[in-house]
Amino acid sequence: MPELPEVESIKIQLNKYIVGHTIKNVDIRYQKCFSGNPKDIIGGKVKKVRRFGKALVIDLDNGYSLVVHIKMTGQLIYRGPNLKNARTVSEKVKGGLEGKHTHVVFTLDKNGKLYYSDVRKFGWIKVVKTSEVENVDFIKRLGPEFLDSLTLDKFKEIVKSTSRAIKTLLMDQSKVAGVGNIYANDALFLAKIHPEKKSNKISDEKIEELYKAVGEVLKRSIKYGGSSEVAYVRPDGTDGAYQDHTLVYGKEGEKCPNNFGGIIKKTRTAGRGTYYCPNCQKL
DNA sequence: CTAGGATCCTGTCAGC
DNA sequence: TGCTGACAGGATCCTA
Repeated sequence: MPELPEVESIKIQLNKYIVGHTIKNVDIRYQKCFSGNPKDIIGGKVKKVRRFGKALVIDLDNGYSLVVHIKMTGQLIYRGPNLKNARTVSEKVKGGLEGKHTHVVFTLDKNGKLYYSDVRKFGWIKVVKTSEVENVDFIKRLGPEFLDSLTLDKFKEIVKSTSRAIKTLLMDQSKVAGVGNIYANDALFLAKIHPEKKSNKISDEKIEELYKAVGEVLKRSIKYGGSSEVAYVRPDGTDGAYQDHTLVYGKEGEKCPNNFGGIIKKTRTAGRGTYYCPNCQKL
C-alpha cells in the first residue's frame, strides 16, 4: 500500500516531470474524489511538489495548490515531453490510462497529461490556497515526519505515552506521519518487537532499535522505488520493487528470514493484516 | 484514554 | 461456468 516511500517516490518523479508545466484544463470524471474549484488551478504553472506524510502537495505559481491523497489504489501517471521514451504502463493500471478507473485528467501545456486513477475510489484531490495547505484536516492532524522532524527523543516520548499496541501506534498518522502496514510489520520484525507489545512497556533500548529499524526500512524502500504490492505505480507508469524485498509482510507460512526456524505468522490487529515471526518477536 | 466495528469501494479469489 | 461471500486496506467516525 502506498506509504511514505511510495508517496516519496511519486513526489520525486513528479518533481522531474510536471514542474514547469502549466495546467490547461481539468477533466473530472468522478466528482466525489475532487473538491475545491478546478478553475482556480487553470493557468497555474507547477512550481514544486511536496509530501506531508502520505499526502502529496502540488504547488502552483498562482497561489493555489493541489492536495492529493492516493490512499490504497490511487495512481498519478504522467505522459508528455519530460518523459523520454515513455515506458509501457504497468498492468496494475487497470483498464489503461483512459479506462473507467481514471477519474481526473489534467491537460498540461506542451502536450503533457497527468492522469489520476483509483480503482477503489478512496483517494481524493483538493484545490486549496497554498497558504492554506497546512490547514487541510489531514495535514493539520499529522504527527512528526519519520526521516525528517521526528527525533529519537520525540519518538521515545510518543511511544512511552500510551499503552496501545506498538503496531497500531506506528500506523497512527497523528502520532507518526507516513508509516503504514507494510513498513510497520517489517520494522517491528527488524527490531524484534511483537506487534501487540504495549508501547509503554518497551525499553529505551528497544525503542531506539525500532526508531532505527523504521528509518532503515523506509529508506531501503525509497531506494527500490516503493512497493508495488497491489496498485502502486510511479508517475512514469512503472512498478517499484520493494515488494520483492519485504522481510515479513505478505509472507505467511514462509520461513523467517533470520533462519532460526521460525515460520511467519499472520494475525489481525486493529483490522489490519499483521505478519511476524513468533520466534524472534516475543510478547 | 482505549479497542473494536462500520464505512467508503471494487477487483480478486476461494468455495460450492 | 457462474454465483456468492469474504477479504484487502487508509483514514474517519461512532459506540462501548
